[in-house]
Amino acid sequence: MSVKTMPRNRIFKLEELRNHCQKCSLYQLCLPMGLEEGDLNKLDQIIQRRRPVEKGEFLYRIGDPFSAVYAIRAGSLKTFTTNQEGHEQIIGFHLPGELLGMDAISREIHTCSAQALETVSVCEIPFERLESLSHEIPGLQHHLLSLMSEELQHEHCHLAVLAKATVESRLASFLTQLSERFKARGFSATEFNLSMSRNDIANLLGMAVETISRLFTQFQDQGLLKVERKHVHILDSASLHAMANTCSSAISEEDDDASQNSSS
Amino acid sequence: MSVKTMPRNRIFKLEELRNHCQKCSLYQLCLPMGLEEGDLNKLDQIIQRRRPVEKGEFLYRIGDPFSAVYAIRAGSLKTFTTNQEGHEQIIGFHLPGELLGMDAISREIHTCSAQALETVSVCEIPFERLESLSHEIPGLQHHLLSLMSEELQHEHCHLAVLAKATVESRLASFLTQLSERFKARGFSATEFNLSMSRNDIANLLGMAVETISRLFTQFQDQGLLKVERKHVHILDSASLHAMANTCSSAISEEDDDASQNSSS
DNA sequence: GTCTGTGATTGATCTGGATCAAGCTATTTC
DNA sequence: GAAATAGCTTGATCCAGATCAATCACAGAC
Repeated sequence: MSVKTMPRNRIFKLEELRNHCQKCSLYQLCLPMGLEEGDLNKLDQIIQRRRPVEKGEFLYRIGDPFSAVYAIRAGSLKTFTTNQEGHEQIIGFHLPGELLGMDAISREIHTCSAQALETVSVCEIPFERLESLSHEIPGLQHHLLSLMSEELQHEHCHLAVLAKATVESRLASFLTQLSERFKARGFSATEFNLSMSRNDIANLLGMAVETISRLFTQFQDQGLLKVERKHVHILDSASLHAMANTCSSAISEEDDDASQNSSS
Repeated sequence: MSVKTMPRNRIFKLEELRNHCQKCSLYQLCLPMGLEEGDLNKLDQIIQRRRPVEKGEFLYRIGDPFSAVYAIRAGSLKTFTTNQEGHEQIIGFHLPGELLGMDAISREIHTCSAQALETVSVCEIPFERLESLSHEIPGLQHHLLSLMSEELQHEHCHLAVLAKATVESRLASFLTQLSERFKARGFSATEFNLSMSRNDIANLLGMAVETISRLFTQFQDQGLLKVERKHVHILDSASLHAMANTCSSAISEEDDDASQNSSS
């Protein structure tokens, strides 16, 4: 709420928000991936930039009518469902470049809530317009389907982890995947901040907070990583990866680093 | 393998297989849902009817190149992933009217295997042709997205069940959902045969076979159901549903039976 | 600066469900 | 028909990880 001495900076940021997909650093990850300039402009025109969502605020809540999907520009969110008894189950954490809300398409209401873990800026994409645009642009339709398919794959791995893995393996898998996602976004794969609480991690992985805490200490004692509050420094990603033993890696090993190698 | 005295019947069945979507009893559940006659014919033309997949055979295996999605006409299958150590994790069981293989879109290889639990007949739909047809037919594109979105929702519930639910709640949730799916297909909601083994159920729900066995006995003792080998007769679906306490039901209660009420 | 509340850590205890072991029941093979 | 095999059930034991309890560390409020 306090603005302090950064108004110029603030204005610059707002200007940046008005920027188009072409200029966005997430271009390669996000919806416009692979589109030609003309098509990109069409997409750009239907996208609405909203004011940032502050930590703890909801982007949408379970039961809300579905009207748009959201591309994350900056910050991170968690999505979760709630059962009859009010128990909250976290579905996932979401990073810049990811598209949120697609699971609401069939029912036309949101079936989970999306809450900001820190200040988040998103692009709002009205779904009806996105759908009609997908008819004009073949690549866009395919990309939409492709993004949903990726989401499915990711959930499959998550399922496998919850169904069988030990607690060590769960946390290792979580950290490994997070690390890979940071890397894909141009951040460090070995050093990052956790925007979610231990409680949230425990919930996602189906275990108790105390166990998460103990495992962080254990991993540190084993020299796998250094952890201080939110800050994580991975020291031995190979061991961590081996510990994880997830389903996806059975396939992804082959084409791990084969995707992001254009300019530079 | 043995044909016995049913050749006439066999020929009739084959003829039926050649039938078009219009005549298919799964019309309301499957891909053609909501399409007009002209569009339906177009879709019909790209669909290939294959020979039945026998019990234990694979429709596709993890790692296979992705070229088509499959609509189940009859029978049931399981899909599962495999991790590095070869551990098999079942993702789901699939019934007539469901579309299989969409999770392979992004990688263009299958990320899980689909194996028949009994003799299965499927419609093979070449994906490239389906995609281009979706450009012509607005409803088809939406329906594709919608089906994937439903799949996502379903996985979210599955996640919630695995992460927190007790073993009772897991099995109750499994049986409740299965019952609802049978009902939606015009079968009895209270009496059905399980095409999968106890082992498969245990695997799906992340527990030991022994526990499944004990729970079936327990449920029977509690008067919730009667079970004899593969045959299940649900006696008290209300209690079973209450026991389940899944995420989806928090929303679906309102519009539970509000979807299927056209003719008759 | 102190106070307060929230989240994280560490230790002690307990238990739900896995694992181990054995017997049972269909179904298939010969 | 008997024998073999695969799948299911039941009982006894054990342990991974939850729960309970206490303390600690930090961020905000005033």
